[in-house]
Amino acid sequence: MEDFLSAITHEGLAGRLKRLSDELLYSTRAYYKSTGLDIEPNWHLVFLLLERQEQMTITEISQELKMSHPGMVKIVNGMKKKGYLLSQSDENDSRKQLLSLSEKAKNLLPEFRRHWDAGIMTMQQLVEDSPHFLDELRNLELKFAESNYQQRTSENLKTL
Amino acid sequence: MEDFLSAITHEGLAGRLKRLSDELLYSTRAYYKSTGLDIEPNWHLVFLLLERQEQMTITEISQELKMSHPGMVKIVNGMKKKGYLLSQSDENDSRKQLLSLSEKAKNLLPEFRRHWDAGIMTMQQLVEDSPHFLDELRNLELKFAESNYQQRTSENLKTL
DNA sequence: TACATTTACGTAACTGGTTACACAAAAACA
DNA sequence: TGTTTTTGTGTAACCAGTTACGTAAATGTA
Repeated sequence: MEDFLSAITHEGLAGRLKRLSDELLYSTRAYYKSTGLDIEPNWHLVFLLLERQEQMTITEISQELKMSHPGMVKIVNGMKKKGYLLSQSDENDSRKQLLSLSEKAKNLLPEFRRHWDAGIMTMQQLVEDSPHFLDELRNLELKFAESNYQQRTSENLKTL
Repeated sequence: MEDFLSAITHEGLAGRLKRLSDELLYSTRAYYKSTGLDIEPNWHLVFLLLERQEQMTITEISQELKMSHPGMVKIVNGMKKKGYLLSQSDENDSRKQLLSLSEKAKNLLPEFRRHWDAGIMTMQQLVEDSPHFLDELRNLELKFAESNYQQRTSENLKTL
């Protein structure tokens, strides 16, 4: 695999990460399509969260998954349209929309879980001979949490 | 940093990669905006390719960057609109559009390069205490090139 | 209690990628 | 040479996320 992005190492790193995550996204969607599961790749984690905690608001979910709330609104609307989510407004705070799994979702969860487990196996196989990958990915996340690309690069520019 | 995605390890890996690459994308855009550079994050690599090789077609660029050609059409149109790219049709093959850097692009390249260099420094700093990251990222790419998520997961499902 | 601030959510407009389809030009081939 | 296949590009429709803005409810405060 000749690869311009790999050849230019640090310059291509952002693009490679994007490529990899896009590939995962599209391949996961193709997998769901081929197996007839009527879900989108990004719904998975919402199912998991609502299984762990029965009722959550959009804001809570988006914070937990570190995603913007408008992004989460779209996901939730999609899941509602398919009948996987119920919403009810909070008695004490009418702004809040309490989301929970529908009966349909609960019934289908065991089937979903089989496929998710197969996916977990795939990810395990993928990193099994890259023993530092997860730890070092964590390092990167922590570094960016400290100071992001923009801040770091602005600083670096001054030193050039 | 408590993190649901990190806690569930393999199950959250795809999401973490997406988060990281999105963060890089948006932070890079913010950087360009703050410094007044009139370019988009993904144009960088097209500039580099056309600096290395004076004329390239859309298909060649999209293959080099492993991106779909419609995606590249959009990028190229954006760069043309800003006057960074010239196109001329191939004498021998009228379907082909030969792309090259405009004078404006060539004149601005030294300035762009300063900022890209600062960005390279950022990426170096980011991985400097994660000495296996690049190699192991390469591992992952190679594994996916062999067999992608969909194929692997379909296989894994049979073993469950 | 009145007013200012924060919070929760929604919508609009945008970027960035994909697949699916169309079509003409070039190449392969019978 | 005529026909089929491949290639290069373009367009449409879609999904996934963002920022920016608006609004109403809740909260804090003078």
